[in-house]
Amino acid sequence: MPKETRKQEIIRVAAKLFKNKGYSAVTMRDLAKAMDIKAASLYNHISSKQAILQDIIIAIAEDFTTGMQQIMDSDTNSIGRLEQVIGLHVKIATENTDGLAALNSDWMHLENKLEYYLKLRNAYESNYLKIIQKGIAQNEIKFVKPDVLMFSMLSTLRSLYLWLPKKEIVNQQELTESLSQILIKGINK
Amino acid sequence: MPKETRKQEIIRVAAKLFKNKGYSAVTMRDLAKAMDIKAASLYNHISSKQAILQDIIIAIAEDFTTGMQQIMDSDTNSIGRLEQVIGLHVKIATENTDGLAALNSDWMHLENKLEYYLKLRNAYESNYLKIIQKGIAQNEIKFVKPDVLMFSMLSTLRSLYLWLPKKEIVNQQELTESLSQILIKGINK
DNA sequence: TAAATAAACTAACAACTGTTAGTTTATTGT
DNA sequence: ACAATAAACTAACAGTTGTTAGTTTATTTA
Repeated sequence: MPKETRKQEIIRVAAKLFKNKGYSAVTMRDLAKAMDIKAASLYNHISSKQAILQDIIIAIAEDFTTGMQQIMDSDTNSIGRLEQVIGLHVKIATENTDGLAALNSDWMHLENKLEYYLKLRNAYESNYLKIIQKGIAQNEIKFVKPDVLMFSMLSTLRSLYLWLPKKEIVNQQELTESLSQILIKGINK
Repeated sequence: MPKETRKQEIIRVAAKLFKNKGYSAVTMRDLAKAMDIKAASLYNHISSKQAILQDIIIAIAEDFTTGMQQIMDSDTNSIGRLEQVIGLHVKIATENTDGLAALNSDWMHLENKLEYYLKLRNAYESNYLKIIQKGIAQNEIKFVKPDVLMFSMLSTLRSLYLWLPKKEIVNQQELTESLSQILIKGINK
């Protein structure tokens, strides 16, 4: 396995601090202390505080984009696609809880990359809505207002990062099934 | 109707700014500019930046506490109680969208009042869980892991403040029914 | 072993932070 | 008309912010 670079280590520690206090409340001196070095030394590895936030958030946003694309390309019905979407969120939330916290709470501080981030997010939500609408049209999903349904499901999935740390061990498979039960079975025909 | 005091006006404008950028990223000079006065003038009305955040969040947290207490005292079954909880969230989110954003995103910066806030939140979640558990025990609610169910419902309800501003007009009654349909009908026996 | 690189250090900067002190101006109640 | 109050102002503070410059130290490569 490729060893973690010093830069990656800094970004990982930064994500953890951002999760607890938010991007704006974490200073470069806070981050340096957590790394046990001086603030100035951070700049041997990263170019700015902004760049750390961008690295964290954009990588995750692109993971979601790729994952959604694969789901749209897959040969499944709407219910199957929704189950895959739940699995995608569980996977990313499990593997990068801290980064996801930054994405959810601090995306508005992206500056340069804000426009790009919003483009990815809008495309994601647009695909999500398509899955729901097709499911209703093809009589796989009960009729409910599609935007309310998407909002409700996405709220739960986007909040996973808040909830996962409270569980000792997380079985991805099991959690995905529990969430499918709750989020889908109720709307299933 | 009692006219809004200058202090209330400052707190209302602050909540709006906090919603957009987060508590830590909003400076007293930002707030002053939004009020069209100088930063120092704010201190004729409020005692500190911290106090503004506390005023915003604690008031809402106490609204939830009071509302939940009334629901627990009401003469209804578990499904009825869950419907009332949904109504409570819709009501508060509709009436104080900006404040709710601060509560959800910036409660960790409460300092003095942090302990008190967490006490109220824990009590709220404890009651929520009791409703679900009783509902399962009395065969009104399908068996699902109670903590996963609470997490899922609360995620949606706590995210309402993000979603409400996107709708032009919000009919509280109608939204409460749509959400009940999605959040409850699926778990209803 | 010499050279190159990675990664830390000290010192300092200009800008910005929340807040206080003291003062002036406008409005309200008697 | 006068006194009291509400609400703004200017000026300044001490501390913190992200970041740069220049240097030293340790490790790796040729």
